[in-house]
Amino acid sequence: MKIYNTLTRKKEELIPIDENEFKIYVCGPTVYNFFHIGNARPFVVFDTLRKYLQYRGKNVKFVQNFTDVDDKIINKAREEGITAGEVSEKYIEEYYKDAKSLNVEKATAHPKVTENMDEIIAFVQGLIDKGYAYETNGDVYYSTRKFEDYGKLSKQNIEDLESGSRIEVEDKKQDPLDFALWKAQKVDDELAWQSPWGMGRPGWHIECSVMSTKYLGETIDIHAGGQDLTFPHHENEIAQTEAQTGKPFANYWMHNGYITIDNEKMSKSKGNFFTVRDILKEYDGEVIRYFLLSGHYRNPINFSQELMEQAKNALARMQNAKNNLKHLAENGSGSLSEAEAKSFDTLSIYREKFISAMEDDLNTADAISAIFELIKEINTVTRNGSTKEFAEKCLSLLDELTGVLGLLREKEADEGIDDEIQQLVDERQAARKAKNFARSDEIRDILKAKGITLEDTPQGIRIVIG
RNA sequence: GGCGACAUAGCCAAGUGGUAAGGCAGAGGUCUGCAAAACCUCUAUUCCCCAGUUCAAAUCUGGGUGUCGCCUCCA
Repeated sequence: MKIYNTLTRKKEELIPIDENEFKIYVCGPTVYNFFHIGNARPFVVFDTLRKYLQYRGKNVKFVQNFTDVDDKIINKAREEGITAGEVSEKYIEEYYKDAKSLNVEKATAHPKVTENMDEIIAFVQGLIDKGYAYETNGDVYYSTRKFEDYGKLSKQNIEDLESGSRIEVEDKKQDPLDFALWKAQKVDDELAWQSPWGMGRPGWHIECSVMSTKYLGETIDIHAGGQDLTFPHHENEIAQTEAQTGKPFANYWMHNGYITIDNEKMSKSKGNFFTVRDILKEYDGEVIRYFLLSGHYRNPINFSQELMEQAKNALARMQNAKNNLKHLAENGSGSLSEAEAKSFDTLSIYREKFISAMEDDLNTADAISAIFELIKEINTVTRNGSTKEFAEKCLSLLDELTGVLGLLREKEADEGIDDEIQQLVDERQAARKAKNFARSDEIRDILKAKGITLEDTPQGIRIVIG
């Protein structure tokens, strides 16, 4: 598989350190609110990467942190009159709910900053001991200029950074480019831990260095996140970690493009964001997932109602194909005919096309087109019915490919059809037989209002729920 | 000022040297009691503009134009 590596600005063959286990770290959310569609993109994209690697028989150790120590959490806690811990616990729970709706699997580990304080303090102390960091009045800063490779990820020249810097010069820092590893407790900061430098809390960048090395080892395969994290967050992580271990931090760096609104970046600070929780009121989680995978992960995508409608309709076409096959599999009989066997053999070219798209830097847009080509072919072959076996085989192939993308999963607790509905369906069938089409259509409308669609096919009535 | 990305039909979007995938929307048709779903046909002589390289360019090179992003908390 080829992956675009931000570190080299090239697509490279993805070769893991351990042949059969990929170690992936993704920067997770700061838990002070429901996450928005922009936050959702890396969750979905890198979850898809994980699913694909697993599909290809690889083991994946996948770590995604929760940032539960941050000013925004403290502010939110003040606003709501609760503790910071209560805020983060709440939004971690909400994260899991929304992630589940998007069919994003739980990571192998979801470490929290608050659970790794000893390691963080030790890491900072290590940097001080090695001469890469210094303490001033309870703060600890990283001496950016001491790290020779600084700027290698974002391709920033340290002098340019300095001259373009809008950072106010703080007296506490020896150099404006230095960044905080540890911040001394301010007057009413609620979150603070005892450290060799007094009460305080970690800076933003140190947590990922610590948790990545702790849970995955000193060098990992892939470190991923949004494009906006490249600088300074990831650059600083590299400086911290490689200064500490003397080894490469991550072999591959992957960055997804952002979501825009009216062609402007969506962000919490701009206030132009839509939470996944809100979008879920109108669209199924899979529609959102489809939307996020419908373009290449490195390109920006614009978010709008119109595009969500397009995504919804496209996904419905996929879902219909699956429903049709299920119906044929349940109501059909017989084993593969000769013609079907022949045609099924040709269908495997779509699997190959799907795989080669995914192999090429996770080209989900192209992979989706392979699925649609498969669907077209299946629909054409089965439009006048098929044997049970053929339908089953097609269904299994379709599930195989859509499953990698996390789409068309079976809905949990498919209410099924209760007696009352079955009775109406039976009554309608009788009415149709008696050519009482008025009653027949009336029943169809009644059920439609309940979200149940009846479709008459040559193989009998098809009941579609939802 | 430094670093970077993008520009393909009404909309979304693949394609990175060999003559424009796929989806949505739209039009017509087949099937159907009517629908729905599905199928068939149609919808970019052309890929922001200009110049160049080449037998051949949406794809490579140079120059424009436009849009967006990072350099400050951000996925």
